[in-house]
Amino acid sequence: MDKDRLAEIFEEVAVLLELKGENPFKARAYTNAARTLTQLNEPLETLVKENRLGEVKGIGERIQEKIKEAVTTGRLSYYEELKQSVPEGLVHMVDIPGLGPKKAKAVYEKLGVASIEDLEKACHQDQIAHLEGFGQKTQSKILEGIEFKRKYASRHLVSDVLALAEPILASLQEHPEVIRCDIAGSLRRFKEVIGDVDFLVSAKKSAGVIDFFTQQPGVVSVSAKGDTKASVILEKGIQGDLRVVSDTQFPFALAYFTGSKEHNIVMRQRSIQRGMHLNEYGLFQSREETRDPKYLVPCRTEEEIFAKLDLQYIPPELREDNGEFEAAEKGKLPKLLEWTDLKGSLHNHSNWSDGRDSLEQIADHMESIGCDYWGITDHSKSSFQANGLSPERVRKQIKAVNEVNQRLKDQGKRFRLLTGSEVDILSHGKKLDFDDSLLAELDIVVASIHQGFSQSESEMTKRILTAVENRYVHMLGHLTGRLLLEREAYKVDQYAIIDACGETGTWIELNANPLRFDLDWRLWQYAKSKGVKCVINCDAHRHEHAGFLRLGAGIARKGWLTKKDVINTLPMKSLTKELQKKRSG
DNA sequence: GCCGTTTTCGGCCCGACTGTTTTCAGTCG
Repeated sequence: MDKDRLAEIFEEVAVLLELKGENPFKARAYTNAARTLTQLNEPLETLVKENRLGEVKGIGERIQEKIKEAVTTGRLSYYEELKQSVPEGLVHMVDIPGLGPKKAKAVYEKLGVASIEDLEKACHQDQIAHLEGFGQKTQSKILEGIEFKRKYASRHLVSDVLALAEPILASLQEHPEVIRCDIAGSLRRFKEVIGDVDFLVSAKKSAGVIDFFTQQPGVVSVSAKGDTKASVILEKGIQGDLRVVSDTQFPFALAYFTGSKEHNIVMRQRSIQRGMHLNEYGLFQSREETRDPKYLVPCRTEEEIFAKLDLQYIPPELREDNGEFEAAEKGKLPKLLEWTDLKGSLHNHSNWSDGRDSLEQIADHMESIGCDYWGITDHSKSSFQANGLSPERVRKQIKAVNEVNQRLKDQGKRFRLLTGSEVDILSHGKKLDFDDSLLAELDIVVASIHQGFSQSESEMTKRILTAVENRYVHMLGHLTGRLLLEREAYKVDQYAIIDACGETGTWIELNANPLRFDLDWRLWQYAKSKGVKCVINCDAHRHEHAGFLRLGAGIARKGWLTKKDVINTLPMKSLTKELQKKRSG
């Protein structure tokens, strides 16, 4: 059992405990443990084997035992027993917006309702409204919640949310009452998948701004509207929240609503340790005075708040309580990559395989947006569904690329296309789709999996390791093959792959397609510790996909990467040198 | 269930909004 699966189980344990009405802090302990597991920088098996689970904060004696059981036996009896004692449907009912564990429990105990279907029926029969503590509004809210849950997955790609949020932010900025405004929440932290989008505004008066917000284009319905906040449903079922604060409060509210929740808890604790109190309204000199401006420690910006808590400024992407405090305390936070550091993308497609644009069109577009180079790595022959190239066509394409480059050179332009291939890692015979002799003729070789997704973890890992060990393979493309919100990653031992990449000088792609973001940001610190370089690739199939560079850089920042860690920040000359290293070494 | 530079017991972040209530519980973030 891997840590992600175990984390899911602990999350469910927490819900089950809440449904049973047990000590809420016990439930929270499991939630915390689940989160801790997903953020671990090494395999669970290693920690168990070396008996180091106890060193992990948030994992105490009892949960250690449970982890050991799960890792060694693949089962968790505590979880299985707990599940027996609670009807399965109740767990799903808690996912309905507006229905928490307490209400779900009440509905079950009083009406015997134990599934979403039963609940819907009970609402239609007007049974819920007559329960103590419930009413007509709650009943219709539950019905709306059920409908909402069915109609939309409540999670969205960061790219989709960004596209809706940025115009609204720009619009808010123009409102005459608005002093400062920003996006907060997980979007500001640049999580790959976003639940809802948070806007924060400072204004002299709030009413006008709140009305203005609820009338924005893209707003489908208004779910709540108060003096200081409003909630709306945007297109695609994305929820948007606006908070309005005074300008004095703005930096505190921005920090607070940016989160993460876990990061905020540590910030509050640091305040308490220093005899202060931090909330969304301010940082207060006394632990008791939690609103009175007399006691406010004035801060104009987030930077000043961090400074008051003896911390270096922590960029939003790092605010996950995942080591940022230890680093910021010592002033050792890395200077994160900026997307403008990127000079081009090394893994992309043209109309020679399944891309839309011709080599000429690609070159002209990428040159015009300021890139220095752009890799053309079309599919290899086994990806016949993607019109993969035969060795003959690859050699023809090399010529065609050279012709485009000659034309660019004659025009006095610095920009160049690079030749290459996204060569398939075949599922049988443990080989690549092209011979070494052909790979040696190419500037860039990306090796990826496009077939045989259902192999076992060890087979898949072995298969990819063969590619890593090939001296002509510069980098691995989309290592896990996941499609966010659509398709699970195939089974592969990512740590073993990363270790091997470190030993062989093979780079790993951060595929910047917002559906992929693969390798995951949580693994880059580990990769970095093994000396593995990152390449942020658009995997572009049309020239608009160049915009993925900005998204990929956001994810790289989230993985603590700096300019030095990313190969495609290098100018052409140094890149060419790096591309030779593994081959000649 | 976890944690500890006042503690091995007694805390555990905390405020807004909603709906159902007449003072508060539940949910959410």
